[in-house]
Amino acid sequence: MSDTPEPTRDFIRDIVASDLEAGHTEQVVTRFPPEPNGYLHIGHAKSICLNFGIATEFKGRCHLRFDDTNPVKEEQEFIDSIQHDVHWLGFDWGEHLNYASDYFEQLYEWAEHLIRTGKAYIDDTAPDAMRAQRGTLTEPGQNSPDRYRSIEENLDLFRRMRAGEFPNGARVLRAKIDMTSGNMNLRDPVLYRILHATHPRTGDKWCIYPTYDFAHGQSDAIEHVTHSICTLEFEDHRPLYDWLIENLPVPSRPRQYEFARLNISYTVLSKRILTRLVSEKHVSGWDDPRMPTLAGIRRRGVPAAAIREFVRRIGVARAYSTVDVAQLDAAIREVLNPSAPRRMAVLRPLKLIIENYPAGQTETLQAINHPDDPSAGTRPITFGREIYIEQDDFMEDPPKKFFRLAPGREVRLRYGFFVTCNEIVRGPSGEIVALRCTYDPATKGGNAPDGRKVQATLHWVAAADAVAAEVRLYEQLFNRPDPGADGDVMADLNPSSMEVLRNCLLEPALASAPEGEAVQFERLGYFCRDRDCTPTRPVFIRTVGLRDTAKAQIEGNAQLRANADVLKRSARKAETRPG
RNA sequence: UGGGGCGUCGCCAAGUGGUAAGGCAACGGAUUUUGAUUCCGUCAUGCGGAGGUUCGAAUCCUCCCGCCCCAGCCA
Repeated sequence: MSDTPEPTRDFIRDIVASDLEAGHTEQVVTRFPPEPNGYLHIGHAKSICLNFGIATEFKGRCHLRFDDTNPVKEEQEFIDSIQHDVHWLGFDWGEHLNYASDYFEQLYEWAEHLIRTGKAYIDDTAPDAMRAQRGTLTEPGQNSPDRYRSIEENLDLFRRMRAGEFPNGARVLRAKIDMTSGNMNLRDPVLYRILHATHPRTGDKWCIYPTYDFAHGQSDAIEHVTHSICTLEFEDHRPLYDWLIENLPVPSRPRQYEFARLNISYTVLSKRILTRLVSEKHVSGWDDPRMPTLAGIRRRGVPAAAIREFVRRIGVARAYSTVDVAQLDAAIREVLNPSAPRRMAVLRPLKLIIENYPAGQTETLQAINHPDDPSAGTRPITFGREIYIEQDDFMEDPPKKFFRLAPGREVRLRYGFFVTCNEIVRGPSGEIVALRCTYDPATKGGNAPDGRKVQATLHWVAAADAVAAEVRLYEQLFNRPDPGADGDVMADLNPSSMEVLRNCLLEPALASAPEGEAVQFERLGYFCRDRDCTPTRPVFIRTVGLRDTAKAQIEGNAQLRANADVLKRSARKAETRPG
């Protein structure tokens, strides 16, 4: 995994590079600042790759800082999972694991500083009234009656807030900026609020907590962060970020830069909605393989390198965009293709009885482990009179572009022999239960001495030693590219996002596959063994399917035939219509 | 209708006055014991629209259109 792809250029890296060149920055310091109120998702991966990537490329450092300023939403479980996920993605913060809560004392002192310089005040206005006073997007706000409280009274009140003398919501500390500003964030924003809540790290030490705006920039300054990179929705906060930095005796001067957050088609990346999916049990948990969380993606069998590659490909810009989920699949295949060992597994078995093969006899064939990598070696597989192929690989009445098995047709069994289908065995209601075939012993290994060709090679397993397994196939969690665009996101949930196949058959080598490690089921896709395995029954998850151009061709062909039928029918009608 | 942003191929995205990179998707073709992979090729006289400046404009100016964010004591 040492092949480092070309680092991409983007407007933020350009800014960093020119700051370094101009000497504005000595050593670049970035930070990834999640609030520990949920699991990380692939949108965070974009930010992580950006912040840690820049630090590495420019020989700086990147901190992991928990923005834990709201104890009512934050939990230790999330603090732990976030660290795990960042490491898994392949990044390391070294010594620089920080928490905004580490700075509560310093932040408090700076709040007093603002009071002492007349730039902040305690406001007793009730929340509803404050909202009314703030004005609207088009009308200016009104000054609070408390705006002109004396410095002494403000200081006294603030200290008593800290001492716990007042209930939640009784008063707040506000910055004294401009109630008429067109930027709502500058209309005397709240800096501290009373929250009698236990904090996952500071416990009950505090009952007043700084808001995001009062904590973030100052934390950056404390850590000497040079480039504070966040998403576009914080753009309006930048003037406030700068105002605080300029009005406080902070030890450094960080700058905020914003980029467009990631959106992916057929996917939801809102923490609020992901939390609902989990709590309302639409998925099995934060690590359900359909979830866009790093935990879910990991369980699905996607390697971290694929996420990094995906992020590298999509770039960083300020334009609002939605990346096609196919782009993610492509990155996953690109990473998995060269590394995943090949195996054979039949998901929907159809029995083949090879009539000219002696009953009770088997033989061993050699299958290669990777077509592009001879050093991956080979493995033995068993062949016998009864084998299983994929139901999809047989059609009684095949359309023109269907190359696989059909009555009277000869195909190759991969690493095995040529077989020809002679007869369909039917069950009581006429369903196909097996196919009677003959094989050509001269084609052992897969080639005919007489040089004749077949149009298809099928994967298969031998009845003699196949292992029964469950395989889970996942589709997009949502059935439209823009879930929620019409209102209720949950209404766009794809009811068939998970298909569980319980009668799958694996070649024996798969039974011992390590959990979570990708293997390619030949002709089907990349899969990995899931932790839901029992001692007697392996469970595999499909990470992503192989590109399937056959499907389009066969379906396209079927569509063409349907169209042709319609044309023929209307032509016939026209002919029979009385002149 | 206040403030702040954004509009370049179906989807991302370079380009910042010198005549439209690249990736994904799609479509051809070659090789193939995975209809996979790999390889070759096609795919924006055009940069939201209209004017203007210029020898020359996606890039500069003007007007217009569309979309996103902001009225939490969330982040």
